[in-house]
Amino acid sequence: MSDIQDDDAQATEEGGDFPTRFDSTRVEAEILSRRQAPPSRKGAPPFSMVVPPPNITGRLHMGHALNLTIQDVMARYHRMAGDDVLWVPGVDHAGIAAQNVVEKKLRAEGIDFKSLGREDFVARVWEWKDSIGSGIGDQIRRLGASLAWDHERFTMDPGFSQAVREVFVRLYEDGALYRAERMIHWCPRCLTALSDVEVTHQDRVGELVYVQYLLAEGEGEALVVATTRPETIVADLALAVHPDDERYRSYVGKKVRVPLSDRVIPVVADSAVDPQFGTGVLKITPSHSMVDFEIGSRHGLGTLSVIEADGTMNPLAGPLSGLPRDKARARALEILESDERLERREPYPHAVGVCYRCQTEVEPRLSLQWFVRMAPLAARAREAVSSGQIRFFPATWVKTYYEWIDNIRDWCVSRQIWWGHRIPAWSCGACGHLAVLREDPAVCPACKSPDITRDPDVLDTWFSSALWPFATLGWPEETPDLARFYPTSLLVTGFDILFFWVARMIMMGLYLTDKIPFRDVYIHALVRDEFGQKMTKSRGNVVDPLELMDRFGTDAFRLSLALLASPGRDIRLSVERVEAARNFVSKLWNAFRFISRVVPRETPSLPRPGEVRGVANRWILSELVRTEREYREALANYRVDEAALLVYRFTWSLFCDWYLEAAKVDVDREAHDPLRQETLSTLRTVGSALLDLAHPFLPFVTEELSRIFAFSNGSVGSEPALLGLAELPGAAPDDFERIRSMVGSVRQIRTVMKIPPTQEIPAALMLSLPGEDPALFWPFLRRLARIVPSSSPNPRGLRAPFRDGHLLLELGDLVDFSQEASRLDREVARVEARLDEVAGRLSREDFLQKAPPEVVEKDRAQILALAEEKEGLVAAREQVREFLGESR
RNA sequence: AGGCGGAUAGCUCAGUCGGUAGAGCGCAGCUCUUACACAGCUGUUGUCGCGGGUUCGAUCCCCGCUCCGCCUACCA
Repeated sequence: MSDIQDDDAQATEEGGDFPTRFDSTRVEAEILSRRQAPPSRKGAPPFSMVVPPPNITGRLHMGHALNLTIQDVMARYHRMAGDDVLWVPGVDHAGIAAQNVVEKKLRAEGIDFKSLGREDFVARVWEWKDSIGSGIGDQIRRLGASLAWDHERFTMDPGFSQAVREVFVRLYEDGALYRAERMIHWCPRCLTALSDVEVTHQDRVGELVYVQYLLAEGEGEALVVATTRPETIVADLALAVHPDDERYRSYVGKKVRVPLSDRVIPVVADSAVDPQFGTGVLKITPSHSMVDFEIGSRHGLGTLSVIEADGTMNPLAGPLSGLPRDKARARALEILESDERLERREPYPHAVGVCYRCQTEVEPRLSLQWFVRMAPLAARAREAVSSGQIRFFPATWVKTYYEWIDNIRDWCVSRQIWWGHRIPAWSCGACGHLAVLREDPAVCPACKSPDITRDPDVLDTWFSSALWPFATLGWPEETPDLARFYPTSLLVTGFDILFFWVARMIMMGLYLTDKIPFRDVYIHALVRDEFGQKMTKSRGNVVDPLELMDRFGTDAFRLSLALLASPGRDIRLSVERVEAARNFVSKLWNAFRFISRVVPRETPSLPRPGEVRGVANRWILSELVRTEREYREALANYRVDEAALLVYRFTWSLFCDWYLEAAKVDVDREAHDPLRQETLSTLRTVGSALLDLAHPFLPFVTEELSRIFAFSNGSVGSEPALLGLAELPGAAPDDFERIRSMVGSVRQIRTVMKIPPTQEIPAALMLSLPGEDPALFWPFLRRLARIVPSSSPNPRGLRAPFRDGHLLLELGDLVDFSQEASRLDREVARVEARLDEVAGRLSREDFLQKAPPEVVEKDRAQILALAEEKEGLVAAREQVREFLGESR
């Protein structure tokens, strides 16, 4: 280095590696381009996770980012702890969603997907899938997620599809799967059946209309029914009242005329009717209502369907036929009005079931579908959680889980779409036999007729997702991965798919593998915007994670998510939080920039941390050990937020604010001073440990720093690294804490007296504990407090009290002591208040008798400490008054 | 209707196995002190939602209430 360089961004000691700002864009690109596969360690304890597979249709959103960050923190932590980590990536085929996307694309090209026919359409979906390539996968990589990409799976892969088929057949053979005509939820827009969990409820203000049904025999006498769906009147097959309802007892068995139609229907009694609701008379429309269907079958009413699959009224709907549902409702009201059958209408807020994909109101519909019998599966799934085999974090979710398990209903798994796993069932045109088979048949297995047709439906995407933890590992084959990594260790997911996915994986896992699919389930919350609103496209408040990563760096983004991820609480993400995390990354970076200046590369780590003698070195080592212990405890409980905060605080408040400043004292010593060597080694050892602790949260910057320093043999995080200390330092004596309190005291006074931070103040150090050597403290006081030993033989000055001693600061005559006087007044008052509180407690007999002895003891000790503190403050105050008196 | 969660500093949130309430951001003042102004130092801010109870002691445990959010549910 012959040239004297300006201290600009390019001036470095390490061959251009150390600008003052961490260049996240460049470093991330470099590291990602190296594409190292996460290491595997054959002999080590396994730790495995499967990623919640994102949709192929998807783009990385905040939910993914949070989910993946948490998993990656755990994966990297376990790798450093020495475990053999397998984290399996993959995507799911997203049946309805993907079909919708391709349908829409085709429509844009002027093609009606139905005209293509099934095979061509499915081929188009595959083409589309190939065209988006690894889209979301690349985004996941950018987030730094260290997945085992060689294990990547797709739910429509041949192997996975085979597993799905095997499961279907097995369930059928075991009688756990059946085909039946049932009421199901139907989406008139997606034109498919939905399972119960795919229907969400939205509060809407509807209308409750009161309609008169004239008695078939009688002069104008009528029963009044309250309904929200007047358009279904044309499908009414009965009216029902509660059997105990005195008002209507005499009408049971009579007949009424259906408005809008000339049919005559009976009045029946059924205890499902709530006499309190409306008029207490319920119209029964078995084909268009779940409850009505139940009641209808109890009374043998049969069915009458007036709504087509697409939601329009069919010819049986009489005057309403041909109209879409909503138009039919309006029309029905008009007719009722003009027929004078409409008694009154009132606004009625209620929850309406909508398709969770497209928000279309679902229609209850009678149809032939495939169902999984859930009750037997649910029993084992409940047991797995109640016995503690599977643990939920936070545990509060257990209740929600039971709630669903205990009210389980059979699962409708067939979908009337083309993209997905086609149901392996054939029906025979000749003998009517239904065959469910592992291999495609050529003829009917029962009668050998070639007239067989395959069920056109495909399976619910969640049916295949339920197999994810074991089918990704090769099930039903007994693969080495399955043997080694199943059951998986941890599942990290959002609460919104607890029923959709988690519960079903538990059921299927137990049923098919006889093992729990995972030991622990970490359930995280939703990421909301800074105002606490859910991010949705319609609100337009969606924050793109990639944008934040571009702006602040991936590390900062990950850290901000981790810091905010306190369990059981939604995350409000704001740009300010990401910015704060970016500042932290910068702080970390610059700490190492300093280290690079003073610590030569060949500096060894501390050989015997237990024998360190520098006060600052001992202190930072003991803080490191404590931080590391708490960090491990936090991560053992999946408290990534706590672990992140520990790293944040250790790095910033302890390492940077105090240790680095203190280390400068030792670094400035002569080259051969052993304390200098010890401090350089401590910087190296602690720096290295710090990178380890930070690495799960900040993979990029820590890898870059580790590369620059070659601290470890490989890159950070690739080797078992944590607790690199072979030997733990003993408890540090208070020396450094004493330095901190001395420095603090001087700094306070400096501020109050308005003395510039850089101006040196001559001072005398008065220590009241026996055997303390002022020489131990002076080097640190010089640098951290900017004071110098007074040359006066009889020092006089302002008292700066600290525990067991004080400093006399020779400030000269020009300072104004009045500010300091009032500050000390406040301090004295504060200590006195506290003293009164504790003393008051100690004077109460019942406290002394009933409180635990250690609490009483602690209070007694505190009284002494407070009294001493007060003494110091009072002495300082008196002395300031003296000065004030003099200067007047 | 039932269940769950939340209510703590101006804002966003930690926390206390019951024994002096913390962070980040903000705000005020002073500083470019040879890692960092994306910084440093100092300071400022709280009837810990309301009402009862248990306790020597409650912000923390129990009961009730209010408000907010979410989930489940066929009240037409």
